[in-house]
Amino acid sequence: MNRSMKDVAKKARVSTATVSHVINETRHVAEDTRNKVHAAMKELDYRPNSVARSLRSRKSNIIGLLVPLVASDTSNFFFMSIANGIEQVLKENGYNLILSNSSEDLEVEQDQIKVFNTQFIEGLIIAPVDSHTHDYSDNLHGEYPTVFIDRKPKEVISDTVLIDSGAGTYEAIDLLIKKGHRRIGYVTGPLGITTSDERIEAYSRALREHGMKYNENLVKIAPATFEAGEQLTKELLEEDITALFVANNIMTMGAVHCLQKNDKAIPEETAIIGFDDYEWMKVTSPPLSVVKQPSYELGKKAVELLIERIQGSDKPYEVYRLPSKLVVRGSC
Amino acid sequence: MNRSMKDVAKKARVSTATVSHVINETRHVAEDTRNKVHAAMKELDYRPNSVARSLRSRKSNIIGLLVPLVASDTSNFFFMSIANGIEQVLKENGYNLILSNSSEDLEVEQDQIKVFNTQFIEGLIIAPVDSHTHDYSDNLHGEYPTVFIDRKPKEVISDTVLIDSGAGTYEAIDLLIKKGHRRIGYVTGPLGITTSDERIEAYSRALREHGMKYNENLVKIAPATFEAGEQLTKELLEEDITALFVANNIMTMGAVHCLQKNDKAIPEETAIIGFDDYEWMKVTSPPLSVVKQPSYELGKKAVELLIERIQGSDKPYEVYRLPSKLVVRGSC
DNA sequence: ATGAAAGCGCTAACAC
DNA sequence: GTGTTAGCGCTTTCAT
Repeated sequence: MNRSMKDVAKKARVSTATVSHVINETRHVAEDTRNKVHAAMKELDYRPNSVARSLRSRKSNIIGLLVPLVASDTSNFFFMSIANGIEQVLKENGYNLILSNSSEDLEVEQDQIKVFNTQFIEGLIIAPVDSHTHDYSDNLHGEYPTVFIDRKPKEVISDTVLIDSGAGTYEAIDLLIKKGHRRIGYVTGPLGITTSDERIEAYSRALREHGMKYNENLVKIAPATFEAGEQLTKELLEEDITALFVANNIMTMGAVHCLQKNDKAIPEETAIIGFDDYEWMKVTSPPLSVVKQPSYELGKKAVELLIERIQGSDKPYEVYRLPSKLVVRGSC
Repeated sequence: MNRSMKDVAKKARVSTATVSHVINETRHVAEDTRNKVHAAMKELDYRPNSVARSLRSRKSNIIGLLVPLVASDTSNFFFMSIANGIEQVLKENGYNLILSNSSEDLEVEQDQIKVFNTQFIEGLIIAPVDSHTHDYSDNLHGEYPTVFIDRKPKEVISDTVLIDSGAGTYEAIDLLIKKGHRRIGYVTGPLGITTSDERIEAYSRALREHGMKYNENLVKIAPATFEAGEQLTKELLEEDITALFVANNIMTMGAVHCLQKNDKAIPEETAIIGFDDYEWMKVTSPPLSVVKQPSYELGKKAVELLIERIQGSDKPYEVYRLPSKLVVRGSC
């Protein structure tokens, strides 16, 4: 059974107002009185009820994070790394994090937003599931500030922090071309999400700027799974590619698997550059060259923006882009 | 600006009690009245304030999950997979999940528990950071039921769901011995957490039951990192091992990396069995044999137990163990 | 330097 | 079938 402020007040022979002020250090309290209150709290093992506090003060010190995790998808690492950056900066500022998962499912996501809406969170950071067609202002009523991350919503209704995944992709394709590759396969998950679109745009731009033609037979699209990565790579092998770029991490794994199964020497027969830099990328033989995303920095930036808004800033919304970059190892 | 029940009541010309009962379907309301209330809610874009509801009714429909995620540690997959199982079963039962992260840090964990304690969560599932020496009843006051997962606390103060990682480990070592290996190296993260201890115990038991001696030169212990996995494997190579068992996934990666760097043919020169079954385990050449943990099932079981408790069950606490099992692929 | 008391938005016992 | 009303535990204005 938990005690209330009233119990503490009684025991310390003061008013609940005083107890409240002692706890929140919100007005001067004589040292004697303060001591009595602290003693009473301790003795009663009093823990303030933050639901009541939230109701009264309309603030909770909690901010929400909504990410699209799919079981055993390696993009989880990306989001966990973001979450880590977010957590750290948040804690430094006295906020707590509640993480929720949309499972990459729009309906689930909207439900989770509704849950957040009824919970007095003070801000929300969200990696939207459907940033192209869905109108997020349906459920985001401006009762708390929002920061979008990783995927840009069709209308900029809040600050947005993106990774410029085009930058690293361009670097990658540019390097492959400079190494003499002319048939460069491209494997990607479904288009329509910002990141996928940007990467493929950078691919075609790099080709173009080198005077090469975009050949749609060399571009394969399928759901982002290990198996699809493997399958699409197999199809590309029949197109006589000499190099391969894979636009996400899970398909990268599938692609490597396929090359190995088909005894393609990497990089002699087929060069490959993948996406996202994780420990196990080094484990393949040879170690994989990859485009690396500044995930931690993204999380950090998102929080900084959010806190600024919570503190009342109302400057125009901005879209920030943190550059990805190519990490060259043995596979190209 | 959000509307309150009072606004709705006024607009619908009924009492707040009626509005509340319409919303919660907690007593019969004439259809006419019900319609009026619904219309008013819609018109005002009314969304109930669940903080107020929680304060009043002492329930929130929210359960907490506290896991120890470390950035870019592959054990994240394990916990994310558990979280997935938990989420699914929870949603089926009308609960919402709040996920929080202890970062594998006891102090952070206890803080997060305190945060949970001040929010009306109705139950908590926790993978404890320090299950051996810390007394979790310090901060868990029984105001809501708790289920421990993955690591067994020193005292059983709630239902606990574990994975019997000994089972799979024993299978693995047993197989290696039957294949004729006599010098089997063992790489593990720090001992003292249940899972590590169980695995090494199974290793030594398997040796014993085959009449082999436990040779401490063949057992290497270090923090669970990619680099440590690599380093320890290197040390073991100097001990002329013919087979290697690695007791966690991240060190498995490091170990494979080391074998490849040293041009050890797998499994001819050095057989290897790792821990945890993830997509990229198939990507190494040859595909890795691993001990696989039923993570999803664990999450599911944990929720089932928790909900039982929330609904009032008070049978004695039990410890459940779900067996791990060996998946044989090419590396042994 | 401290206290009294009015609510925050909701639920539920009690009344009719 | 519906309304009145007393709180849940806290913060905060207005007194003193």
